[in-house]
Order: sequence, then C-alpha cells, then structure tokens
Amino acid sequence: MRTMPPRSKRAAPSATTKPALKVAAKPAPAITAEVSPQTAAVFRRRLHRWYRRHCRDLPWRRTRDPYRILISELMLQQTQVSRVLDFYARFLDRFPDLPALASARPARVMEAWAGLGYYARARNLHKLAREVTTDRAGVIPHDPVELRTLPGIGAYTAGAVASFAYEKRAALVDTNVARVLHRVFAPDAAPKSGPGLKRLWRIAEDVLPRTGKATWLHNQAIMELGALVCTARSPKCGQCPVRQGCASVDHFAPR
DNA sequence: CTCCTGATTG
DNA sequence: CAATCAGGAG
Repeated sequence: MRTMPPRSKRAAPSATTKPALKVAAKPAPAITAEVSPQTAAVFRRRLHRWYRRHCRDLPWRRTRDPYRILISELMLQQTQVSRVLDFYARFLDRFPDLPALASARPARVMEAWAGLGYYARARNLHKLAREVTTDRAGVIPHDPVELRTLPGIGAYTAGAVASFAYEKRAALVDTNVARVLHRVFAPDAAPKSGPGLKRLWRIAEDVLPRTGKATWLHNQAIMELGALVCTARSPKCGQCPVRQGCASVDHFAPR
C-alpha cells in the first residue's frame, strides 16, 4: 500500500529551520505533481508487465558494472543498437575495466573508437577514466549531480548510470522517454527545449517507482517502449500497454 | 540560448 | 546542398 509516501524529494519542508508561525509564507516552491500517484501506479504496472514480456536481451542489461554501463550509454547516444553491439564487445575486449582505459595511450583509445564517429566523446571518455582514477580512487560516482561534473556526462547519462549501474532511484529523460511521457501525460507541452523538457523531467520523477531496483526496470521499460512501440513516426498504439489513459492515442489512432 | 559532431534523409 | 537528429558543452 502507498498509505505513506516515504520521501518524495520536495514534499518534506525540512523541519530543521525555525517553524514559521504563518504557514502561508510560501517557503518553498513545492511544485505540484504533474501526475497523481494513482495514475502513476497504473502506468507503472502496465508498463512493467509489458516490459517483462517484450524486452530485448542486450549485453548492457546483463551487467551492473558502472564502467560497462557508461561505455554502452556513450556509444548508444550516437549509434543504433545493432552497430553498437560490435563496437561494445571489441572496446571492452581491449579495455576491460576503468584502469585499463585510464592507462591506455590516447591513440589506442581512438583506435578502438574508430568507426563510431563523434571522437570528442571518446576523448571525453578517456579523460573521464583518468579523472576518476586519480581523483576518485577509480570509483564512478553514484550521484547524478556528481556524475554530471565529469566530462561528457550530461543530465541523461548521469541518470542512466545512477539507475542502470547502481540501481538508484533516479529519473532519466532521453528522446525516447521524452516522447513517451509527452504523448501519454503532456500532449500540450513542447518536448523540445526549455520549459517543456523541464516539465517532462518532473513527470519522469512523478512516475518513478519507490525503490531503486524497480527504477532500473522502469527506466529500461520506458526507453524500450519508446524504441519499439511509441516510435517517432507511426507509433504502434494497438500494441501499447498504456494506450488506455494515453492523452495522444486518439491523435494517432483516429479510428 | 547557440554551437558542435557525423549519419542520414530530402 | 541543406535539414534533421541527440545529446553535451559553453
């Protein structure tokens, strides 16, 4: 039961400060949830049932090694799954762990990346490996905020590493997730840039499960739905587990 | 906000 | 040749 929402990030108005006599002072932004807990729960259940039956078996879903998760996320940012599979295996063969990568010569790293393009990201990755090795005792951070301070890690990748490697309860929004949440919950929001994206991040938080373990599956599931069903063009609403309650289903399936 | 990358599409 | 994409950087 969800009788007591334990700690939603913003709900608790930190009792450490002096209790104001007037409650009306509006001490914190106290953002209103975009999605009610009930709606979120239904969404999660349908989504998760679907994922268990339809998920693809991908190598980076079989590991929790932060290094391997990181490599997969960086490669997937720029390349289709089918092609990443090859490069991923080869890259990890040459650099099986963070120390191996950190101690490699730049030319060797670029060699392993050759064919993937976006070589600035390979340089960032190498720099990250050396930074983490020297400054952080070789431990890739758990916290999305800390992750974001590393070269090449933005909001999305930070959430992905926290969630997929450490099974932390962290939201993530990439274009797949943005598209799904936009269509289901916020058809009026402009999913590109600015306030629209901000709102989608808020929605992503709202629909998150309570535990980190469940969040791992949840985040994989939204991305998988966006990749397989809720595609950019001609979404397969007929196969969508969350079409009931989707704000856009009529738009795509006018019937 | 603009710019950047490199594949892909018009 | 230009537009588009997806994330990150500045």
